[in-house]
Amino acid sequence: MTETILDLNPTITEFIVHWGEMGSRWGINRTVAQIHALLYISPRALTAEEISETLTVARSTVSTGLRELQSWGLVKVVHVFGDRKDYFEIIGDVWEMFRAVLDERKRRELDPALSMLREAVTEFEASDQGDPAVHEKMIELLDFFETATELYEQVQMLPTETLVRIAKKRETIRKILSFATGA
Amino acid sequence: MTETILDLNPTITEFIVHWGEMGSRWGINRTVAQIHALLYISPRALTAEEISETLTVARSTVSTGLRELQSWGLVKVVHVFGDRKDYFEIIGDVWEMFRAVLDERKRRELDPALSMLREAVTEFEASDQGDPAVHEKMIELLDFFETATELYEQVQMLPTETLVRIAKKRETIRKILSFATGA
DNA sequence: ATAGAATTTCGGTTTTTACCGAAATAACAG
DNA sequence: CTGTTATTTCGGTAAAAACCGAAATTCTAT
Repeated sequence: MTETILDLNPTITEFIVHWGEMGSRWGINRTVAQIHALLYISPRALTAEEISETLTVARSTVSTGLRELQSWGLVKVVHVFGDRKDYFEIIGDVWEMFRAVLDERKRRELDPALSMLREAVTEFEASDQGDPAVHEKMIELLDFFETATELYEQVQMLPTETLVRIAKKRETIRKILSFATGA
Repeated sequence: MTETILDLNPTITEFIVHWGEMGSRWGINRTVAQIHALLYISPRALTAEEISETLTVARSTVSTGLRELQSWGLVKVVHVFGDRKDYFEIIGDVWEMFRAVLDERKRRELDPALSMLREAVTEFEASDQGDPAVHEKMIELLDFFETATELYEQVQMLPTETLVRIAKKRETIRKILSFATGA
């Protein structure tokens, strides 16, 4: 076995393990999250083979995991001149990473809810024996998801810097509040 | 078997089923999500027994599911005078529901990440043979989560009305942007 | 075209999670 | 205190998800 390039001192190992557990909580499978952690702290792009050896998981599992990460827009393939192998690395900084995750969550969680509710409401209105109260509830839900989607899109437009500023300065949000109220 | 109070026309059934699937995507188990859907459209509080019959799941499963929903702050117990049974109903409107979910997700997803990272960084700094680049990466991550937490707290403070206004009016966010930039 | 290396697909196994139903516990009325 | 009803706990089973490794496919250099 070739010496792994990345020397995994205990703290890094801990980090990877914990990031894996974190992933579970986030609805991302443990191994996938570990691959992500490894790529994140790695100083250079890694091959699937290297990842497989470092984390001691099957080569095929790594393959699947990397596809998953790519589908989340978190990882990309790069190539080294004169080397046939695929190398993988993290896309962007932490903020971009976070935005990618949010985007994907919206796509997977919000969007389907929206179309489901639209259908439900339409169907409900079509059938004539529907309880008005139920109809009301569904509309309320649909309204909410539509608003939430719009809100999300608006916030996603804000540059990172603005978000950081809002976060850091308690003042800002209060001003926005009074501002928005008056608008 | 007593006639179920809530008459489940096909559309409502569909709704419950779909909400269950939605739940899966949100990391909430299907049955739990179905219970939630049922309580949401129900015109009155329901007993565990009724839920069990309506959804045809075991009484004990409903019990567990209701506990879960309570832990999310989505459902509460109410009592009917002269009736020993527990009745369950949804807490608050859709927005409160959403806020509760966000809060809980923060508690389960963000907070653990934070404390984990704090520990990791501390440990990393304690051991002296750590790669500075790795250290850097960890700090970056920790910073991010700290900022994200603050940001979340700030936004959570905004009243629903403000959020709706921001969502509905494209203008607003642009103003906030220029405002925040200048601040 | 062909060989060799890299990657993906896929069937079977393991692990985890969800679920049921019986038994235990709790809550209450008489 | 005792019997009755409501609720929870828990061990076993069923369903789902994750994972492995072999086989198939893709890619590329010769």
